[in-house]
Amino acid sequence: MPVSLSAARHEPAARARFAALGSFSRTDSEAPVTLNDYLRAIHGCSSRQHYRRGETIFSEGEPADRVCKVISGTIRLCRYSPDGRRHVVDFVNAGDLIGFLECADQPWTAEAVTDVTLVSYPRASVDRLAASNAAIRTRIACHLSAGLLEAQHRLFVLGCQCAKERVASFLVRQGDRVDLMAGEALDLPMSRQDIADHLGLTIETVCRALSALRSGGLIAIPNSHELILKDMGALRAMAIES
Amino acid sequence: MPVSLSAARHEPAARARFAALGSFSRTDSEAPVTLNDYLRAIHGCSSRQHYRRGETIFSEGEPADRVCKVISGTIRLCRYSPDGRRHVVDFVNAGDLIGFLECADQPWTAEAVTDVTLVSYPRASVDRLAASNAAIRTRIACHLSAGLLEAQHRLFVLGCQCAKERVASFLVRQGDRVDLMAGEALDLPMSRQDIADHLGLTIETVCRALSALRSGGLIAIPNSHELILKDMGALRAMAIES
DNA sequence: CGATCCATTGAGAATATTCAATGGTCGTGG
DNA sequence: CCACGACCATTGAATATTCTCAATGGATCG
Repeated sequence: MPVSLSAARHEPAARARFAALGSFSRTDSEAPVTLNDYLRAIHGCSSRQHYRRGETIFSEGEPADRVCKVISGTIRLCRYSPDGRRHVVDFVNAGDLIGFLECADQPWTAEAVTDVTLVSYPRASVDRLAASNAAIRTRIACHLSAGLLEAQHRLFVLGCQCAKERVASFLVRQGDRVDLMAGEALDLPMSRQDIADHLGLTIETVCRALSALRSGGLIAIPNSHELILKDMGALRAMAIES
Repeated sequence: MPVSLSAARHEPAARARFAALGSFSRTDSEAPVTLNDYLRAIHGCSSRQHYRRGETIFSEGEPADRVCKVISGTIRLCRYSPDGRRHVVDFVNAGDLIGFLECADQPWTAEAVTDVTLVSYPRASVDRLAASNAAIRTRIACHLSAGLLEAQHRLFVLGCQCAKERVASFLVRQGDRVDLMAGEALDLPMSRQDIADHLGLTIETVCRALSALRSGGLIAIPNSHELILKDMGALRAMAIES
């Protein structure tokens, strides 16, 4: 199960869209009660795990019997085809939740992009909690809906956008995800290959697109894992925030 | 809101994956109670509509206040970008349900590919029904999950597959969706342009891919809206049922 | 300090797109 | 019933984009 919780948080449009149903944001001023808050009720049956950069957290096909909250670090969710192609379904950051899909087996493999700390709850406990509380069920439905809308937005990106636009879309999404301040560097813990497999491009094409954006003055690249979004307006226009 | 109910039905893998949670299939021998069955309880507040081929059923941004069941015909769900690009998010066939997303506004436009008859229920009534019944809430969560898994599979298709593979994936999915008999013609009511916009290709590339599949003996094309899947094994191999 | 891994850039090849022309089908109206 | 017109599908040729292969550069970690 999966779907980073982030979906509703990152895109302003999605945020507005869900306003009537309650924000997913973790900033308490905006939303008094989040899915995250509800999980605290079953803190007693949670467990904490650490993973090293590169480690596999769980693999496709394993029983999907836990809900996970990322405490620190970044995870990538991958699907591998028999002939070795890889698709990075999503990146999951600190604060995000995965594991709410109604799905007996893990639909993908989760790998640690950086060192990762996460807290996990038995799915059975979460289900019991949900059974007892209508509000949390609504949150879960919102969470799944947000994930689906996010996936559909990404379908648009892969189906309709060229390489440069895809990279711009990715950067805008990452930037929104962390509520980036103007001029502040965006952290990109994942490799260029990860980004490429996320966007349906090759590593070289991602590099060239980034170089082109830099040449155009839209971004600066202090080092390969940090990046400054110099012209957010132009990036958004290129990303076609539909 | 959205997501054709079909998701869990079409892919054997997805079907197996959800077995533990109950199949979505409409063949009663497999599943005694479906989301569809539950809706009968509120048949009293349903209404029936007809649309002509090409008509818009609802548009992106309108209030999403009804759940719809397609009785006959085919719908395409589209997202338009400001500069006119179109992405066909999904096709919805007879028996499929849309409108379960937790989303105040329609995230896409629904257009009739053929003449369409549908029955719709007020979202508020569906929500009341769900509030009173834990089983239906589970079904809805399964429905949303299936939609999300389907969307993620399509992300793999758009991100990792070449034109010929994408078309093969599309045909396999359409074939599975209707439980096609060997040798039976597959109905493709949508235009080549619709298929192209669904697969992130151009109309010409779709035509060329179909011609190539025909040359390879995998399919036959009696006419442009009917098609025979002659070598389902080879098609599945090309589609990489991951 | 060296080795490895990752990122970047270049050049040539492959794939898909664009532009263009032809052919076929369907529906309308004579 | 046939003819016309509109629209859609198909194919070809040239172009553009992205990929593949290759080499170099830079950073990180023993």
